[in-house]
Amino acid sequence: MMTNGEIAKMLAMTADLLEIKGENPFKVRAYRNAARIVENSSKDFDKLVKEGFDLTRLPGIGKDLSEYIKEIVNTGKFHKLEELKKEIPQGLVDMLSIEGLGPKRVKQIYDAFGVTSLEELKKYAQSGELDKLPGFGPKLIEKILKGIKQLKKAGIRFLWAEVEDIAEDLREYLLKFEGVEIVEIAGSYRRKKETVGDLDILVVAKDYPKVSEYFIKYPEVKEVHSAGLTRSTVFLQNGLQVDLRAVSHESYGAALHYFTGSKAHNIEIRKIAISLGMKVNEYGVYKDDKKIAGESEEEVYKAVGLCYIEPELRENRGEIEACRENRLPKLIKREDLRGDLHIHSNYSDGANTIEEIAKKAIELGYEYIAITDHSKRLKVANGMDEKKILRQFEEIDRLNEKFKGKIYIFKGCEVDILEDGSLDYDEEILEKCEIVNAAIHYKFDLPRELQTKRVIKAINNPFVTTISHPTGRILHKREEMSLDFELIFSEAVKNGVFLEINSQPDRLDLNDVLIKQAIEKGVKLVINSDAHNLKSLNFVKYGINQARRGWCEKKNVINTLSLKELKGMLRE
DNA sequence: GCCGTTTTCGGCCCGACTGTTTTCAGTCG
Repeated sequence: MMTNGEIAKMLAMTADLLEIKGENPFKVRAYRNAARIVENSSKDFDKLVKEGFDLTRLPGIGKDLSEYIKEIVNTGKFHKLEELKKEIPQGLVDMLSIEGLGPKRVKQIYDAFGVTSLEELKKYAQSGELDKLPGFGPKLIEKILKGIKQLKKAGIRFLWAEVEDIAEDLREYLLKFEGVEIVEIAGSYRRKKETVGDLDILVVAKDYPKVSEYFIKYPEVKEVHSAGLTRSTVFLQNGLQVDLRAVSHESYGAALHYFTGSKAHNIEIRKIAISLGMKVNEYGVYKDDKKIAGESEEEVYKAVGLCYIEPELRENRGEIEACRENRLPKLIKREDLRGDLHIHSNYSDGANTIEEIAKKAIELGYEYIAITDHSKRLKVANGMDEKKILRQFEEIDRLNEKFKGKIYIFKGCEVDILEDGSLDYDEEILEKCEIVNAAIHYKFDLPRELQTKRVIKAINNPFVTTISHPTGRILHKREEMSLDFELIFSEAVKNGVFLEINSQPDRLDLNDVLIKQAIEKGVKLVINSDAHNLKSLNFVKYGINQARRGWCEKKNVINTLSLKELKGMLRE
């Protein structure tokens, strides 16, 4: 079984090696394209191949790449990549992640000195040998030496929630400067991607060079990388890269569109423009060298014959076709949520009493919440036993009397799915729960087939309401479990079990691609905070972000229903 | 390597910044 990620990685690696080899850059691009297509697809390529689907039907994949992908799926290997690896040392690929070194210069260094590792490169740079190459001046050499040191930092991505405050602080800082009219944070931040590589800030200002000067004096700036007439780049203390770009009013929409990306989406838009005899760049849309649009994003889309596409959808995952066929989703909003069905109280590892949580939920405008504390096995999280949960339910009954007409508290639990797929409570307890969130908290590395069986057994348990954090991943810490989601989706639909979008900023599973797949299969989702304190009830905004990236509408999410409607959907 | 209501050949997204030269290549996003 090859995942889309694994296939994409092999194709991208091939592209890197071909590039160092000095292959036709358009061929290299074709491999990169293919990698991106596979990576971004909402379909499993492994399945597509095994079902005999004609891959050449996908734009960007032709006869050759189709065969190569089949080879990778069927054998787990790619002969072209194997050959290239023999030919080109891994050290050269490592060099690509040095700032300022691309394929051309790496090849130049390799051809001249036979350098095959970062160690060797360092020696040549320090000894002054490297200066002899044409185009290698003292500044570039200094940059390379610095790049070798900072190599590890390259490629780190921050959680969206981690940069949220930084981004907003920067926005405020820039708005304070005289003559600054608009500050917008574009890039993957605006697309609400779960992780963000850098911040792209767009400003409309009277006197950009002055703004740039002000920008690089921001107290958190550690290093100024470049400062030009329309762009500047800095690194903050925590390593985050921030790009500032200046535009005029007339180009604001085109620039916002351009810098919001994604790259794949932009390329598609430009291709469409070309087919219409137009040109799109960050300054506007041009026909016969005459500017016909650029002030707003709506205008840009309209000029190329499209409707406005929400930033979260701009990943070239079918949004352009959907727009043409007038079937773009009407994305869910935070205000659509009427309750939260996964909250921990101080009965297990939460910080607050149920009453405190209920009051906060009323403040948030919710009609209902579910208190779902951990079950027995999870001792590290103060998991509850039978006696304790019964006591808790008595308290919930009392509170429901007290808050009648204001909020309804569901009696629930987050019950462990044991290794064999059975649950960590007996029926006597489960039947007293109105909401049963079943979740895996250990043995994350079972083989795909066993893990899938484990989850499906839980889905088929008549007491289970929801599978919580279904992939078990923790961003930057733990890989997702190996699961056959196609099967899980169809079992979830069959059994009327909901799948959770967990809003913890480092979980956010299901992820965007899986959400889209789930919706296409008719799965009902639930967006929960998994809050352990009052403040993190607000985490649902991250869950909403992820849902929107997965083309999620209000109708796909059960906690947008009224209390009455929801109760009608739950098991007796 | 992909693609085709001008095409099976000859294009392929587009511009800014840097460092090196002195008009441009390489890199980056």
